Amino acid sequence: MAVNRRTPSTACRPPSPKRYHAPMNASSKPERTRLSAENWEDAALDVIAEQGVGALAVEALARRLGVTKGSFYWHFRTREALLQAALERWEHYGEREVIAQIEAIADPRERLPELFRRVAHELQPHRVYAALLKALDHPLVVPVMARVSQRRTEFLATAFREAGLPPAQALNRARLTYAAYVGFLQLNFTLGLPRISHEDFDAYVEHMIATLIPA
Amino acid sequence: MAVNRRTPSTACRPPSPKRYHAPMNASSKPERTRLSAENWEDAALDVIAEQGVGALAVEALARRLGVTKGSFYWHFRTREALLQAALERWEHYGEREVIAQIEAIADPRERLPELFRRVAHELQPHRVYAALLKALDHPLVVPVMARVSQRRTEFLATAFREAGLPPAQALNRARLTYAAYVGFLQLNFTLGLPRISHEDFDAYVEHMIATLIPA
DNA sequence: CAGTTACCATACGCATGAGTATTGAGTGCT
DNA sequence: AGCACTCAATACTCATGCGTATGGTAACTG
Repeated sequence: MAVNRRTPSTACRPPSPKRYHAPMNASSKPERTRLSAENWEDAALDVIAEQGVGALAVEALARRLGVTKGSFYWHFRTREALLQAALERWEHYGEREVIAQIEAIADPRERLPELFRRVAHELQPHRVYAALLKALDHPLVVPVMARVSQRRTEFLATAFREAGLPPAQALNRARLTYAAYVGFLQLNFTLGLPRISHEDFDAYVEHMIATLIPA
Repeated sequence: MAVNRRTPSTACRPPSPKRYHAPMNASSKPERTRLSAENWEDAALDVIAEQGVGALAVEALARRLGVTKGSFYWHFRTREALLQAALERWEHYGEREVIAQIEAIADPRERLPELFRRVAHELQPHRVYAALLKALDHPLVVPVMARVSQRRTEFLATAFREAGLPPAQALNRARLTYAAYVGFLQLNFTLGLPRISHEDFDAYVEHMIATLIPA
């Protein structure tokens, strides 16, 4: 009966102030350091971004990290627990990022065009969001996506109000804009529609700005 | 060695002019008639619309149809073959439907607003499309969705040209419009964002028309 | 320098779901 | 009636992938 091991849970790493510092040396090999729960969560988000939520399997993830399942089940009670923790991590990380984006632009008149252009040009942060869009079957991702989409839409609505639109129109314009963003991700990111060229893409973004943002 | 059965394939029901006519009697029971490949394809599309591509399992589908796997593997060589046949069926069916929508509206000036309002009010045909959007991981659905989305976008582009937009702008407006449609499906159909009310939804559609369609 | 803790390996159990093999029953044709 | 063809039931095999049990080892701690 050994040592009466405690059952691990997602919310059970209380102090753990010691950060794993990955020195990123020249070797492409997985570093062979001990892993923490955060490592697993980050790796999970990578897998989600690359291959979707469905491809999140514990044995594959373990191989990716250079260990075996035995390690995983010390950190997490179940696969779902990992998903939940990873989604939580992604949500809070994205929160800080969006807020930073807001603060960055001072003039309300310039906020929307600038936001459009920035969002259009950093496609990496959208990979996870695009992957989660395809996983709306899963009960764990629905509330997360609902909260994130809701907050972003509300942010857009206030921006449109500040740009001069009356409240009712501002909300609808925000819905329209955010839907266009989501649809664009699906059509050009996940699906590979005839791979729009760089200049055409810039022209598309400017067309969006001209169409959706009041003069 | 029995009878040297031929191997069934998706493309192997050549004449088959006899349609299965489901008389839809008062009983809610599954009718107990013999099944054909088309029955399986229709049932597959139902499952896809309701629970997504991932939920398309042959044993579950067999239970749904009141038979067992033994029947399935007579009609189709594999599960993928069923998916392919069902997608093909859906694509060609949708083709006819879209064309009918086009013909229905005579005046080019009125085509777009009318199209918007109609599309907005029949949400049933979009269930399969929304489900397939979440299955863009799967190699079989990608080409289908690419073709369908491409054709619809091109149709929108010509409509915007007929509405007075110069070609370059018309194409971008079509992309924007179709992206908004796709995003709307994701956000309000699959995800259940704060369940917009009926009047608010109509107002949203009118806002879309006012914003996206040139006066 | 023991002993505990934290992390990992190995080897299982077990459920699900695809695909196969074989038998059997209904239906039409002659 | 008899035969072939069509559709379906039963009973398997096999691979995958989650979760468990338990023993092992490095690192920290007193």
